[in-house]
Amino acid sequence: MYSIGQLSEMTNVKVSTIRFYEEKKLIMPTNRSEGNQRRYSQNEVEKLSFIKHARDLGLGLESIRKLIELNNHPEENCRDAHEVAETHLNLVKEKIKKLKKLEKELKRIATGCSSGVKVKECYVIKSLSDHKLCKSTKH
Amino acid sequence: MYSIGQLSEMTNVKVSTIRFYEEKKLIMPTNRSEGNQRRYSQNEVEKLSFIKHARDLGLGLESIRKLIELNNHPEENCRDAHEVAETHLNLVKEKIKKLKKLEKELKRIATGCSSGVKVKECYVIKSLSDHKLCKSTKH
DNA sequence: ATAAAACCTATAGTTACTAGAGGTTCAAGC
DNA sequence: GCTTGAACCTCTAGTAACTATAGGTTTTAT
Repeated sequence: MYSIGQLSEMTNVKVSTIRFYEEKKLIMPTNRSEGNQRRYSQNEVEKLSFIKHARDLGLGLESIRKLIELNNHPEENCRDAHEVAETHLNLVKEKIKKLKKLEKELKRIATGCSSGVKVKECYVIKSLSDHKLCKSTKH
Repeated sequence: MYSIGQLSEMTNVKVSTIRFYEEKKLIMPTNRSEGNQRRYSQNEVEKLSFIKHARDLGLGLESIRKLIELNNHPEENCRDAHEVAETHLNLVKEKIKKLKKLEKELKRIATGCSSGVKVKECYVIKSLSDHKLCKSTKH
């Protein structure tokens, strides 16, 4: 049996975050001590690691809840789990695309202006003020 | 003079967001109508476009506030504006790097599993449960 | 003059936490 | 067995950047 602090250390999830997940009904302690402190078993260590890993991959708590739910029905088809992963993959791909565009424009903006110039001629400010200067941005 | 709804249409910023920005002291209406409705001038149209554009580039409101502040001192050196852009560019680059790693792992996870498999053998679930299966994730 | 559309303020909800206040329990040392 | 300090408890509020709702007022067009 582990205390919340031990669980926190083992999983690299902050104590307050663990309590937050409990509130959101993602993990419950196996039981409580006489003095009402949370006590976790190995089972919870694994579950929280699962959650942590999925969060690191950027999955939202709702998706994670879904996956946990699926995991509770091991005899069913894993189509849904696959779909969660796929959907998220597509989101990530989209994000990368967008960020690359931004990178391009920011580069243009940042390199178009060097220190020594007065603000009134500053390319950074100009670019942001005037959408017409902007080449690649179709958000 | 434009109403808040007109300003909203011209800039593609939602009415409630404009009011939110006002609360955050980013834009104020030039004045109010007799019945207390906001009235904006061309000046505000430009300012809000500036904000919108910067937001689209992913800049936070604090950075934007800084740029607006700089813009009010046109005689000063634009070093600070340049720095805001540079800093943000680096953030974006970092994000792209991270997302690419995630993309890689998600791809592996998603393709490792095809429908027809039972959840108990599902690679998606397995990968998330077991960090050892994970090749590339150093967050 | 009326009625609908647009506006007003104020409050609460969203996501995923994090931080603090104020109080209780646990574990270790003496 | 007692004390002390670390770790724990609950509850509330704050973070970013909005969005949405309720309940009421003004504007505008007919």
